[in-house]
Amino acid sequence: MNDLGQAAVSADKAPRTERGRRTVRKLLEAAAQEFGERGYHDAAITGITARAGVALGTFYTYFESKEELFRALVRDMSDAVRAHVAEAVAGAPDRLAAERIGLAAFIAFVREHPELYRIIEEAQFVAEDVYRQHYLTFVEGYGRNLAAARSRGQISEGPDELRAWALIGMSVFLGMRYGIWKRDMAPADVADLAIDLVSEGLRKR
Amino acid sequence: MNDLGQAAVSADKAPRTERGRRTVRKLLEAAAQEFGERGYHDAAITGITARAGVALGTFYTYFESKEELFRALVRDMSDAVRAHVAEAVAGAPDRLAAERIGLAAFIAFVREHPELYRIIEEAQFVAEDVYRQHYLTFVEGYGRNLAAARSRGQISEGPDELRAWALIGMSVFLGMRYGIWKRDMAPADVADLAIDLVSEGLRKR
Amino acid sequence: MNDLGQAAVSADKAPRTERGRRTVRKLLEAAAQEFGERGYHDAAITGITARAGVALGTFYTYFESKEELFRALVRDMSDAVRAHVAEAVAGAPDRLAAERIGLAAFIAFVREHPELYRIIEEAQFVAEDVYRQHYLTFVEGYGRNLAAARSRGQISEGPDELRAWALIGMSVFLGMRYGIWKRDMAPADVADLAIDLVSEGLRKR
Amino acid sequence: MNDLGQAAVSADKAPRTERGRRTVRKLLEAAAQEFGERGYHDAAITGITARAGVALGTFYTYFESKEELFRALVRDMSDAVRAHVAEAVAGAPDRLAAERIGLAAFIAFVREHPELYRIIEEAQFVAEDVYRQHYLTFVEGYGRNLAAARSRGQISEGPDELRAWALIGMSVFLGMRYGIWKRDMAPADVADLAIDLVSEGLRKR
DNA sequence: AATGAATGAGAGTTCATTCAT
DNA sequence: TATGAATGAACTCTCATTCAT
Repeated sequence: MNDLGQAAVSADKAPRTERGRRTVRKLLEAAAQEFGERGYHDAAITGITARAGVALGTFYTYFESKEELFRALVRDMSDAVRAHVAEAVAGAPDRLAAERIGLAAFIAFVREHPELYRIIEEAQFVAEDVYRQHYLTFVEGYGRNLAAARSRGQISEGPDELRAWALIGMSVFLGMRYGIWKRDMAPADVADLAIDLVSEGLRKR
Repeated sequence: MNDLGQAAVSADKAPRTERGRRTVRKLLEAAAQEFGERGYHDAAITGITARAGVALGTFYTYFESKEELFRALVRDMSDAVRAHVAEAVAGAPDRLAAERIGLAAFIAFVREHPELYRIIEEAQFVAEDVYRQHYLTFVEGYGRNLAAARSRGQISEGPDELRAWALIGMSVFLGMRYGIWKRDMAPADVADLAIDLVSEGLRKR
Repeated sequence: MNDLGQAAVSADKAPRTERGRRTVRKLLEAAAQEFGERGYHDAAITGITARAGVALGTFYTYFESKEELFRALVRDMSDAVRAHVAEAVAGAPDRLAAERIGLAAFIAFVREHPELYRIIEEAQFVAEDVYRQHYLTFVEGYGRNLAAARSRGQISEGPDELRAWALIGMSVFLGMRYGIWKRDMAPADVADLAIDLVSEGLRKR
Repeated sequence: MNDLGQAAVSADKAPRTERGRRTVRKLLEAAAQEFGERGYHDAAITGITARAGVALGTFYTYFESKEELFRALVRDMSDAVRAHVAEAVAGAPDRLAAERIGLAAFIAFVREHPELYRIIEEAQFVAEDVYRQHYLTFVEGYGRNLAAARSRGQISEGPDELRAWALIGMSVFLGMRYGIWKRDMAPADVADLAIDLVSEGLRKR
């Protein structure tokens, strides 16, 4: 979110002046808004350029195509989500605490940036490879964390990758439900209850 | 899946003859294919009618618009998924067994009907209300089952609705990963491992 | 108006049974409504058949085409207007009285049957020949009346046909203004004032 | 006629360069031809752009829709007719002379620009509000002139607005008959005879 | 006589992209 | 670097008409 546009521009379209860089930044912010509010297909290049306050043609000075921009944006946002969660989790004392903190941070982030959530999810139908990459990367990190915690004896034995998919799926749906659809519970409380489920389990003892 | 088109047609467009009903069925099947393969936006009405072997205009004899058909299709498919899972789970001895069977059935179903999975998920960006309704209905039933099991002492105490969202999110992502993206594990095995996670929990004992 | 459908049906489509004649009548009345309310282009054959309570195909049992029906309708209505005015004027003592009565009757008729006015005028853009015939016939009769009155010494000398066009144009616009657009004056009063103008003239004496 | 397109373009579609203005002008002239020759419904956007020598999409660079263009055109033409008549009448010595000159000018104008007459009249069935506005504006000016002449003692007493409607109706029909349908009399002669009627009256003296 | 399913030409409109200025 | 005019393929949807039943 903060450094939109680093990876966003293809080689031969990179801005060469300060003015150019400013224009690119305005376009990227405008695009995030436009895609977030209207979705990929209803988003219009003219909508983006109008929001950015530049002329239509200027768009193609810096971007190959609508889809290329969208892909770049999704990549940026994928990085942003992961960075945000990673940062929040950084000082956690153990894996279960990290889970709790990470989930709360994720839901809070979705609540703060619903357009970002929407853009990433819509990528499934616009740029599937980028979408897959997003979750593959997410799962990889997540799985590594689980493996580490497991080998450290912090959590029970079990298949890291599959668990990562399960936990991410859970998080995404809780983010959608409690972060976007109906904000009737604080992210931290959602996280507490959900992590309680996965840490203690459904089985009655 | 089999009874596509029951609820699909609006009042004043309903077929009045056997021939008409056959045509509607052909159109619905063609639409499921077209939407499933190409996605909502790349799907073309001509693509649907060509697959169905009827003329373009015939589409509008039975459907208000592309979107209306899509919505009807999503509703049908929502019913189909829930029915399929419910049926599989019917004879389960207890809740945890039902979870296992239900998840396996869901993943197997997704694997069998990937176009169906795609159509429902894309509804999020085409007909959000129908998409929400799909999961709201799903959660409602799921939550009721959890509440019943809980009061029967089959599972631990906990918030039914939130747990339902968490478990459904998990299922959907496992369905996507192991049902569609990479079928490197049998649905039953995926279900075993995932249900082991949620039944025993992450905490080391 | 009353005997819609006499001239309306082409030879080989004429109804041969009483039931058929009833259907034709229903269709003609429905068509007058539909064309009157929605105009020629927005009128739909399905709209007509729905109003008439018959199936779409039935329309083509009795009519060649939408346009053919429209033309027949315009002819019927042309007859109806002229008949109505002629009847009203029948017992007038002299030409100026006849003018007054005829104009009042015309405006009242338009006010009573706005759809008829609309249909005839729209014929100008749908079936110009029928439209021309309507006014040609109207002018012919009107001109004959003026000529007779003139030779009887009831009115001043002047060109009959041109006067007929002028007086008809006046009537049509007064019908539109005071019969349809804004009914803020009684037809008889409009007629009094207008006939006063054409009988006394603008010139100050 | 000459300054088509002044009021014709909606705010955010206005051309911003000289080239754009040229294109708009070409489109408006092409549209006047196309609508005039084929009528609103048979006129096609492709017909207009072909006549104008531009691509189909260019039309929508400058106009919202077919109907919007039509409305703009009718407004322009309404202005043009009134301007033309007003100019012709400007130096008339008195009201009756003005009537004569104005009517002759109107008929001549219709004869010169039959497409314009057709477009305005068809507006009745395509954009009724614009059509009404046209005649409302016409009548307003006309009525004011009559009132002025009346108070100056140039013409007899009588209701200005109603007289305006009557005289305009007369003019329109004479324009149709002698300007378009059959040009068997010079506009000036038609005007002489018609004005003779309304100035001297039908009553025999 | 009546039905209604099927047809398909044709229309208006959108919008990502190109390119001369 | 920035502009905005121009493009045209592609799309959804309409509806008068035909015809088998």
